[in-house]
Amino acid sequence: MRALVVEDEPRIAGDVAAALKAAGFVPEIVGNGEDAWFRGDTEDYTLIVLDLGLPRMDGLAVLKRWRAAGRQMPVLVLTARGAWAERVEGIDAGADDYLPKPFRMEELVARARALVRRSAGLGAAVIEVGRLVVDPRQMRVSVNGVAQTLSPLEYRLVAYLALHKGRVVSAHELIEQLYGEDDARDANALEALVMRLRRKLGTEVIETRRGFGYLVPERPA
Amino acid sequence: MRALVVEDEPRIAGDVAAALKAAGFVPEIVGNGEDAWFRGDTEDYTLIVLDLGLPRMDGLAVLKRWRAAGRQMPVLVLTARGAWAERVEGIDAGADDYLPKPFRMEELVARARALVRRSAGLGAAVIEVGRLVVDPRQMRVSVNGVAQTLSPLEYRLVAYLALHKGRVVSAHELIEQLYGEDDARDANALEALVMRLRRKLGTEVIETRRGFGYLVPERPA
DNA sequence: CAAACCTTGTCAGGATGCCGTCAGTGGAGG
DNA sequence: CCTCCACTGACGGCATCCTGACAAGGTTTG
Repeated sequence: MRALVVEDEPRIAGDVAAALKAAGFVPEIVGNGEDAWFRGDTEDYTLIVLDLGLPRMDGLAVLKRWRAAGRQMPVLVLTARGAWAERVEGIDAGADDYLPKPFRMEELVARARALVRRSAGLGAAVIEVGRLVVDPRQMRVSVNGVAQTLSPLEYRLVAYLALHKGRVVSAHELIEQLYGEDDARDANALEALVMRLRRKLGTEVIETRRGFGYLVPERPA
Repeated sequence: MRALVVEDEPRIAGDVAAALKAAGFVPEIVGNGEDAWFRGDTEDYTLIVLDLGLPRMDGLAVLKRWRAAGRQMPVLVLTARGAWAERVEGIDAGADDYLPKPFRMEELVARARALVRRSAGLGAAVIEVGRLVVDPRQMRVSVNGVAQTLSPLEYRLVAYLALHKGRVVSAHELIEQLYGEDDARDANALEALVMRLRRKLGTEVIETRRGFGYLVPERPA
């Protein structure tokens, strides 16, 4: 919950820092652009409040350099009242939000919270089993890091098995999952499918339990 | 690239829709809170512009219900001038940004672009993926540094795919985003469009996942 | 106001790859 | 050694996707 306050006017900087502190942040203050850039580039902050009028290096330049370097922390920009062109510039430079001066501290805190909340919402969207990784976004799976593109049926099969890793899934259940209940398929269709999958992913990914079904083992043998 | 404009004043709604359309969105308009809630809850929009003063159901209530239902699309809230308490409320209700009325269309468009970008987890003003660069401000794209002039539909297609880089987008979703919900198109129209794009940008920028859809890969093969 | 142009949907044909089926082989268990 | 289940390769029907051509509608240009 570290926050960086970039503001050259000591009184405002102090007020902002106090408000953030009251909201649960741990604020740090810098008063010029060069130091701001260095700190933002080398340290990790969950939020940065950036004033645009700065000595040594303009706030916009600082922001652009951060973004150019791939830094993605949320940045809340403070602009002068009515300078709407400046706001547009700021947003296009990579600001996540801006706040026109003068502002109420409550509003700043609310927007800071919103920014942090938003930047936090990311989860791991891949299924991982041993050396097997199933990526639903790309509809791809990879084994030992090498990616393979699968057909729809192949993908559904391995995805289902990966979801139920470590459990033996019967042929009956698999067929029901891959096709509907309505149009049943020959058991051999499933066998052929498994074989094509093994050819792409390697034999060890899908194990056979003779008489029971298939499974992907949690720990690869 | 679908956008929902929630505004009960027809003149403003029309202006906003026109501005968004010029920026590459496919805008749809609703004039009351109930319809707005329903549409936002059931359809997919890459952006929603929401006025707070609405008949049938207040804008804030609509927003809260969306968020309570787990909907996460970016929402830009329009507030009355100087009503800062309303802004704070709006942000706490889950708004991603707000714009005080009256506003300039240019500013609305700039913030709309910023919101969309941010929702895709991007910081910079241009969408960059591999050798492909999409510039929303100029509605131009370039590959390997050479700029290409695209038709409106072509631009919307690459822009949407670039926004969702690394994710397979189904033909159904693409058609829904490129045209409105109302006029559905043949799947072949999309295929023809993709082909024309590939002819301009090169075959490798848009990959086909047979049976799944299309995607622009994050790291070009 | 007409001509030229651009955009875009549609159609038809063709290429590609998916996938079920069949027939034959292999191996595990009794 | 026999039986049964699973594996494997080949084949072909069929769905998906690509591609070129054309026409309708809209827009720009002269």
